Amino acid sequence: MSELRIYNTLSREKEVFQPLNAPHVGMYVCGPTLYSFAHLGNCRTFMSFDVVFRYLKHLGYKVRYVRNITDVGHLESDGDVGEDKIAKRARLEKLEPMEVVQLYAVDFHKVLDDFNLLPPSIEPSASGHVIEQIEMTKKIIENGLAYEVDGTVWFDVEKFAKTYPYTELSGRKLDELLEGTRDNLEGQSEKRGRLDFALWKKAKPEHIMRWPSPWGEGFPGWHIECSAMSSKYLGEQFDIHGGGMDLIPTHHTNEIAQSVACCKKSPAKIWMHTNMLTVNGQKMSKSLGNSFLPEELFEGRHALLERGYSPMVVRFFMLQAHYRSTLDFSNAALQASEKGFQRLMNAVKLIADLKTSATSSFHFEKIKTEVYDALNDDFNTPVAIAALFEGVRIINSINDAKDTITAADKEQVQKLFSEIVFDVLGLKQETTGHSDKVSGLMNLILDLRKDVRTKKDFAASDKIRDELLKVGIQVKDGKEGVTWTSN
RNA sequence: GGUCGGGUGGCCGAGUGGUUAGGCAGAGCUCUGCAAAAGCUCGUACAGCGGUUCAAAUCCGCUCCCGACCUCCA
Repeated sequence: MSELRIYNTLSREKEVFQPLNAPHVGMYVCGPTLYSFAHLGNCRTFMSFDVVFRYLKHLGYKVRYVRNITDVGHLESDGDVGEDKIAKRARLEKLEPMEVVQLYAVDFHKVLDDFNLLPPSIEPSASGHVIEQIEMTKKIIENGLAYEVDGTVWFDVEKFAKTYPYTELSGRKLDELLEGTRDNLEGQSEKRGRLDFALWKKAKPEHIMRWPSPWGEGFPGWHIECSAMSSKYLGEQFDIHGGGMDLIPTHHTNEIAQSVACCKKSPAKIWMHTNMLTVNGQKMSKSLGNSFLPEELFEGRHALLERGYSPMVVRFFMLQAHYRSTLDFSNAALQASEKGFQRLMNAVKLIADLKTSATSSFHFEKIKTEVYDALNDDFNTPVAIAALFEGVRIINSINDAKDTITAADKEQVQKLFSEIVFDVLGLKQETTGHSDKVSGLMNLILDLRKDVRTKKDFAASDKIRDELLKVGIQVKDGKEGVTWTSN
C-alpha cells in the first residue's frame, strides 16, 4: 500500500508523513473566534480536518487533536486600532463577554455535531490560558524579540527577520511587506515597525476583558494564544498545524515567529491549509455578506436556495472536492450531490443482503487499493469517492444478479465501505425517523395497494403511488416486494 | 499596484507528458402492467495563440478572463 503523503505549505510539496513520535500524532487546528455564528465556509475547514483526524486514527495513529476556541484578543482590525471582536459584540448587545462566547460556542458545537464531526481531543480557550500567554510573552521579551511600550508588548518583526525567514510560510518578500503603502506608522501607536504585532495589549479603561500582567492590566494578542496552547498540549514541536488558507500570511506567520522567538523551534513540521468555499466564484465571508448559515441551508431558508439539504448531503458535497481547491456552492451542485449521496448509501445498505457465489466476477483489491491510494495522496476524498462508486456499481450489479461475489469478498466489501464511508469520511445513514404510527400506516396502505394490484386495478394502484409521492413518499415495486422511502 | 492560485465536456469536480476520473443532468436499451430504482451503451472536454517533444489538456512563453492574499475573516 502507498504511504501517506501530505501537502506542506512550508515546502510547497507533498511530503511522506513521518510522525515525530509514532504512533502518536499531534495536530493543532485554529478554531473559531466566537463572536458570531459559524457559517458554511468555516464548517468546511473543520470538516476537512475532521477527515484528517479520522483517517489518521483509521491508520492506527494515536492522535491528539487540539482545536482552540478564541474568546479574547481577536481584534476587529490590525493589531493596533481595532476593538476586540467579542468585547464589541458584548458592548453592542449589552452582554457579558462570556455570554457572547457561550451563545456562539453552543451553536458552533451543535452545527459541527450536525455535520457529524468528531470532537477534538482538547478544545482549549484563550481566556483559560492567559497565564501561559503571559509567560510566553515574557520569554520572548527576555530573548530580545519583543518590547513594551506603555503597557503594550510588541513583537519586533524586523529584528526577528534578521535571524529567521519570517515570511517562509507565506512566500512573501519581507521588503515588499515593509514597503506596503496601505498604512503607515504616522499617527499610529507606539510600535516601531509596521509589521510588529501585539503580544499583549493594554486595556483601555472601558475595556471589559482584562487581566493583570507584568505590564499592567490588559489582554493577550490574537496570535499568541495558539503558540501558547499548542506548545502546552502538543509540545514545542508537533506534527501538523492546520487552518484556513487566509490565516497563512498573518496569523500562522506570526505564530511561527512567536514560537521560534520563544523556544527556538519551528512549532509544526507540516502546515496544512484548506481552501475557501465560494459562492458564485467569490469567497464566502461574513464581510462580503454572502455567507450561509448551516441552519439556512438545512431548512432552505436562503435566497440562493430552492430548498433545504440535509447535513450529510452537504458533508458529501464538500468531500467531493479536494480540501485545497476552492469549492463553489450552488443549488445545482448540491442537488447533484444529494442524488449521488443517496446512491452511495443505498448501495451500502444493500451489501449485507447480497447473495454470495463460488466466485467473484470483479477484483475487490483493485477498488480497495484505489481508495487507499487516494486517501494517502494528501487526503484526496473526491478520488476515493470515485473509487467507491466503482464499488457501488458492482454492488448494484450483484444485487441484480449480473455479477457475483464470494462470501469472503462480501465480508471485505462490507468492511471497506463501513470503514471508509462511516469511519473515515464520517458520513452516516440519515434516519428518516418514522414513528411506529407512520410505519403502521404505510404497511396498511401498501397492503391495500397490493390487493388492488392483484386484481390488476392499476388505476387505483397508481393513484396510491402518485398521491404518496406528492407527500414525499416514494414507492418502489421491486422483484422482492415493495419498498418505500421518505424524504 | 504587488504576490500567489486557477481557467477541464450542459453543471459540479478529480487528474495529468502517451492509457477510464467520479457524481449529476441528457439520449438509447434491459428490467417492469406502468413508474421508480438498478444495470448496460453514448457525448470524446481541457480559455486563446505560439513553442518544446515521437507524443501536451498536462512542460515553456505570451495574451485574455477569474479568484485569493496584501485590512478582520476558515
